[in-house]
Amino acid sequence: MEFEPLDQYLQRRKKLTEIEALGYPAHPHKFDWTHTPRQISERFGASTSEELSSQNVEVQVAGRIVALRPHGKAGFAHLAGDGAKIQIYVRLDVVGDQAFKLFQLLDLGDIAGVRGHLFRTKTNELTVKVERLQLLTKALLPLPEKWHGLADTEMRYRRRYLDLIGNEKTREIFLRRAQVVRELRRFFDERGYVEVETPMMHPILGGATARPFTTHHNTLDMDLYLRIAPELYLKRLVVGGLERVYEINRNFRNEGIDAIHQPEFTMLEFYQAYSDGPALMDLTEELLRGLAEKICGGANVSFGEREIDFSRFERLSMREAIRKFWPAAAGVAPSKEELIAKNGPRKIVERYNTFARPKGLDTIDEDENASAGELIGELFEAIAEQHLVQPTFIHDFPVEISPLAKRREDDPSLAERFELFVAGMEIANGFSELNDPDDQERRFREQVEKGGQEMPKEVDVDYIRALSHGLPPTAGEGIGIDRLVMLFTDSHAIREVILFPLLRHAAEADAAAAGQDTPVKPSDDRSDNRSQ
RNA sequence: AGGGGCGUAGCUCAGUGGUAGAGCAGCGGCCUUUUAAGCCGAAGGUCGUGGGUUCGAUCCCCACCGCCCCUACCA
Repeated sequence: MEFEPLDQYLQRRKKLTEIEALGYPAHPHKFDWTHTPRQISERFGASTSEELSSQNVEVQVAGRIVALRPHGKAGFAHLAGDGAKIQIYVRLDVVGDQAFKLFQLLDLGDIAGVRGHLFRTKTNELTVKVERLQLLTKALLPLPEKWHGLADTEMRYRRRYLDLIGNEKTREIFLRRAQVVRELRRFFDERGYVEVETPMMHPILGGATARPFTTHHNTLDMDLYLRIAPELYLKRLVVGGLERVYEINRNFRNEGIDAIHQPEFTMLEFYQAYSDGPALMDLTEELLRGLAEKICGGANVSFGEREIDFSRFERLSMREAIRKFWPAAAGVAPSKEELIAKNGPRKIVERYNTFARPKGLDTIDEDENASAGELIGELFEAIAEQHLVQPTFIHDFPVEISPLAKRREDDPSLAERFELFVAGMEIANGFSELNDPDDQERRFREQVEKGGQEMPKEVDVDYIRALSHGLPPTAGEGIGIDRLVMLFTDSHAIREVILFPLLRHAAEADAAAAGQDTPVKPSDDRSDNRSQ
């Protein structure tokens, strides 16, 4: 296979042949390094020239050549590895003819290993004076531009490896992401939760409301859904006596792609028996405050123009939030009584739409079949959601939009449920789990009757059976890991925190390289499954 | 899906109704403490794709493809 830029590709292949002709293996198996570039700068970064020469430090270090400055019979290069760089200095009179010829055949991007002693140059840069040079891997393709890195966003996502080599910020984001996940695991492990893995392929849709991806198992001749949420399996485990469980894994939802949505995204879900929704709000505060401190060094985290303060979490009921953020221009905010009244929400929606329509703002769908609770949910989203920049729990969700949550003891129209919003994004969703099998069955049946692509086609009978065996009072919560990482890395697009975000069909050049004709583009008969 | 923006050398970007330019990378040469190394020389392009307008299009118009932003669905 050959790749563009072809002239450079062929040139590098030629050099590799010449390197082999010099007696060096093209693909050596192993390199015994004593230090990574980072370790050298960490351990000897403070050593003076005199200290280095008196200590006579010998190192073996490997890395990718990211800078190359030949000077006739000598030359400098930088090896990058472990997130740091170390300069190497190669002299003909030190390494000898053969190794110097090798040096001259090296290119930017090659992986090399050297042995030598540390010293400081005239400009005081810590440098390895090379005594032995080896090619470890030839790069047959050139690196992106050396000081702008790779800027084209599409290329950055499609060829993330180049983005990671060229853009330090990208590397930083994904190291931080790993740190977030590590801290989450530590948090839950310390508190006696058991990490589990539940199925990614579900025979029945459940645990959330979303359009699924479908697939098929051939041997079992069985249609399956990629899971939209692990919830119903995790609660089965609580029935089974795993009283504290968590899972960090992917969910798949066949819906829109934008700055905060990707079809596969990572979710933490956790459940604990003998607890309830309000208790989880406290736990969530503790979790996020601790994460902010560990990941960002303090409770205040910059996000774009703003500072987000993870030391204070506001709590508002959904109805309070609607009142609080009701636009002044839309007249008097709805009263508590109006929000509770049977036809109140519908009238409020009409009032809001009368205000919003002429202004070109989003209006709320005045669906005749929509329940009061559904309208409250929509009012909240239209009016309040985008204002929730500082960490804010919204609690007391209408039960109609919370099919898996337990009702409040003092008000059966409300679910004991909350969502956490930060920077206008929904970050977490938790509640007291509905453990009454009769109520759950009723709500499942309503979903099936309601129909639609995001609703289950059948009642999950086994889940009702599990509840019938007895789910202890339990609280559960889901936290969107990608969005959390966005907050802690000041990233404003979910694609920035997902290594390989889903993009449209790959470029034609790839298909050409693979020896195909232009990529297969479904022609006319695709309208049904492609249109949204 | 609707509205807006972008697509020029391998990369980062200029530019123009008269068939294109810089820096980096690559190639040849000089150079034994450079670091955006330097100096000299040569090369590199169906200007996203396909139509249209025009004597002539990379530029103007239309369609399509891809990416980005906003809106809608959604977490």
